Amino acid sequence: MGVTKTAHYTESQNQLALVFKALAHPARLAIIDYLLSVDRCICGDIVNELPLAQPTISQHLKELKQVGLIQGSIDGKSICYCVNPEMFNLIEKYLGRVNRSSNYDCC
Amino acid sequence: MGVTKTAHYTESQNQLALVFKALAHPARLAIIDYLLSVDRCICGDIVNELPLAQPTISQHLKELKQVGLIQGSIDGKSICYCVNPEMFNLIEKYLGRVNRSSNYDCC
DNA sequence: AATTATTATCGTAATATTGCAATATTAAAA
DNA sequence: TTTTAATATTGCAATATTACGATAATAATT
Repeated sequence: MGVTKTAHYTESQNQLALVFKALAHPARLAIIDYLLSVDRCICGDIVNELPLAQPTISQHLKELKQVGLIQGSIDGKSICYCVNPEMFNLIEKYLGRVNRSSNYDCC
Repeated sequence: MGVTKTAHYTESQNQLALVFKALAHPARLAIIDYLLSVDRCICGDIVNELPLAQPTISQHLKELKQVGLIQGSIDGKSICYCVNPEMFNLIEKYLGRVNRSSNYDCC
């Protein structure tokens, strides 16, 4: 199969899973790490930084952008990318919920 | 292809990506949500709760356990599962780093 | 020891992801 | 307007993931 039964889960579970999926690749984490270290940059900078071809970087950027983890704005010929802290805050909230509601010696 | 160039990224990026991958499925988020709501339970309870077959649940539990997001201990015939807050803390720390180092009006 | 209950593993079909070459698109520069 | 620079899209091959039926493994119960 390989098909997820999306209809059976809550909206929150489905959306959050998509965000985590975008984070579930070392290249995309490396892109985020790099973006944080330089605050903002253009696609070409990332292509020079990572051992991946330009179309591959472009595809990864698209996935990160689609779920709102980064944002890109047109700057002449190039596109300026940066992380979107709001989305990271959202995920942090979910994880925080775990730490508040779990008991440490479960079974 | 479909193969990730793991060797080109940092240990941290590779490991964190694996944890996020485990979180990147609504069924596994549903399992975590359920575990949090009942503190602890056995595999069969989750099978009754979610619209998935027993082998599928077992496989999802294995993936969550493999990256340390949950833990399971043998309890007679059954196995008691619960979330592992330490791993959630770890991810929270990574996300917190993002919020501390990013400037809000990037480009 | 045979049965039952609970969970794990195997095998497999359907689908999704990854990476890149080739090409298209877009906008500035010459 | 042709060229150049920067990024996006398409198409495809290799690999990974998802789900489940069948079956195995494990441990309590009879």
